[in-house]
Amino acid sequence: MPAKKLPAEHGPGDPRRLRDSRDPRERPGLLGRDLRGSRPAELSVVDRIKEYILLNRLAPGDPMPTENELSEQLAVSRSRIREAMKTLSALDIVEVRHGYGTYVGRLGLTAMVESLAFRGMLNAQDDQDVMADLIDVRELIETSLAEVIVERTTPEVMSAMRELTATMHERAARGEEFLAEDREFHLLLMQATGNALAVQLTGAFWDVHSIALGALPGTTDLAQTASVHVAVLDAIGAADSALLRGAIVRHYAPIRDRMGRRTPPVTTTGE
Amino acid sequence: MPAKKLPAEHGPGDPRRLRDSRDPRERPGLLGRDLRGSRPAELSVVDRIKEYILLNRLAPGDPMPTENELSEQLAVSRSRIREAMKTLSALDIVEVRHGYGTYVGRLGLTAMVESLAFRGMLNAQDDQDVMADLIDVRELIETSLAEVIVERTTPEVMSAMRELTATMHERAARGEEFLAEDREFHLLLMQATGNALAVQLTGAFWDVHSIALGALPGTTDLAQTASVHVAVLDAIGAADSALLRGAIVRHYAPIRDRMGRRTPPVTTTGE
DNA sequence: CCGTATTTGTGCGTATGTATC
DNA sequence: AGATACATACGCACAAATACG
Repeated sequence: MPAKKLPAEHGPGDPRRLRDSRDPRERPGLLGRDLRGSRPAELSVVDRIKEYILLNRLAPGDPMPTENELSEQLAVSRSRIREAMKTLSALDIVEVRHGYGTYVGRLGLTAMVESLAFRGMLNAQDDQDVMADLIDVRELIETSLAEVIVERTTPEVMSAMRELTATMHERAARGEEFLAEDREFHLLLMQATGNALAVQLTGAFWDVHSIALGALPGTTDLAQTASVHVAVLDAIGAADSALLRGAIVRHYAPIRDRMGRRTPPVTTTGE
Repeated sequence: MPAKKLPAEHGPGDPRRLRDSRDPRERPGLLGRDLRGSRPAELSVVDRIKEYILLNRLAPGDPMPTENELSEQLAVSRSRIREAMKTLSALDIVEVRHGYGTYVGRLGLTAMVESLAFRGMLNAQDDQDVMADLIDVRELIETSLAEVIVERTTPEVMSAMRELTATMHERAARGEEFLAEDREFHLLLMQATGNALAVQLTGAFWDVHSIALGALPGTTDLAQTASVHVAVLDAIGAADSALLRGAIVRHYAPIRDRMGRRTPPVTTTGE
C-alpha cells in the first residue's frame, strides 16, 4: 500500500514530470514535434493509433483495423492495443462495438461530461461550485450570441422550436418532465450561430447539468420552465436581441435559486 | 479486415441528428438509475471503481488501492482493472504514477483537450472549422466577462500580469516564443472572475489552440502579440470594459488571419 | 432459424522494467 | 547496491456478441 500521499497539487512551479500524464506542455506526443519527420519509434501506442487514423485519412464512422491487425502492424501485443483502445474510446476518438469492430469515433465532448459530472459527485461543495460556474458559462454563451441568434435563426428552426415548447407545455400540464425537449431547444438555439463548438459545449454542459440536477433536492416548476422557453422564442421572433438576453437570464434565474447559491449574474446584459 | 462500413453513419454536414455523442440507452451508468437501490451487479468495472471512490470519500490526490486489491475486491481479473484504469486515466479521474501507485485525479478538462485537439487535426486538411469556432468561443468568453474582469482584478494580479507582458516583450525582442507567459496571462485574466470553470475552459482551449497552431503554416508576429497583451492590461488598468473588449478583439484578430478564415466577430461588443 | 466465422471481451500466468526504500 | 512493490508487457485460451449465409 502506498503510504505517501500525492505531493499536494501542481503548483505554478512543479518540476516533476509525469511520463504519460496528460500535461500537454510536457508531452512529447503525436502533435508537438515527433510527427514531423521522425519514425514512430518512441511514440506511445495511443499516439501511433492516432497517427494511423491521420495518415490513412480516416473520418468519423470509418472502420478501424481489427485489434489483431493493429497488433501485427504496430508490432505490439493485443493487450497493449486493447488498453490503448480503452483510452481512445474514453476520449471518443474510437468507438468499439462488441463482436463487430472498431470505428473512428465522433469526437464529441463526452469525455468532458464524464469528468465534470464525476467531479461534481465527489463532494457536494464542489458540486455546488461547479454547477454555479456551469450555469454562469451557459448563460454567458447564450447571451453573448443573442445578436447572432436573432439574426440567423431561420423560420424552419423557429417552427421546430415552437413545436418543442408546445410539447413542453403539454407535458408540464400532465406533470411530466421534458428533459429531451429542453436539451433540443438549447441545441437548436445555438445551431443558428453556425458555431459547432458552441453547440457541442451547450450539449455537454446541459448533460452535466442534468446529471447533477438529479442529485439535488427540490422540484422544478415545470410550467414556469416551459414559459421561459416561450419567452426566449418570442424574443427571437421579435428580432430583439436585448429582449432575448433578458429572457435567457430569466430562464436561468430559477435554476440558480434551486441550487441554493445565487451568484450575481455575471454577464453584461447591456448598459 | 472489417467486412463493411458502419450502416448509415452521419455525413459531415448532416443537419438532422447532431445529438452529439450521447447515447442514453447505452449508458445505464453510475449516475442515472442504477446506483439508487440496486446492487452493483450490472455496473461496469469503470463505474464500480467510480463507486469505490465515491463510497470511500476519496479526494483528488488520495491513493487508490493497488490493481491486485481492486481485482480482489471487485472480483474481476487484473486485465479488466487495468483497462478500466486506462479509461479512468484518460478522463483524468485517476492518475497512475509509474512504479509508485494510482491516485485520484484532479478531474480537469484534459480529456476534452485531447479530444478537441485530435479533432482539429483530423479535418485540418480540409478546413479549420474547429479552430475558427474555438477562437470565437475564446473571444466570446473573455469579452463577455470584460466587466467583471475590470471590476474584480486585484492590483496583485495586475502586477503579475504586468510582469508577464514584460517578459513577453523581452523574449519577443530576442525572437523567442513565449507560450507559457501567454497562457498564464489568459489564465490570470479569467481568475479574477472567480469562475473556476471559465478558468479551466480557457486553459483547455488555449492548449488545444497551441497544439493546432504548431501544425499551421506561417509565423506569429511576436512583438505584435506582446503589444496586444499590454493593451488588454492597460484597459483593465483604466477600468474601461469597453476598451477591454476592443483590446481582446484586437488580440484575436491576427490569430484569425493566420488561420486563413476570417470569421466576422460574432460577439456583441456593446451597442 | 440455425450455425459459423469474425471480432471484441475476459481471465490468467508469467516475465520485465522501474521507482522507492 | 540490493530488495521490494508496483506497473507494464506479452501471449494464449476461451467466452460473448454480432453479422451473414
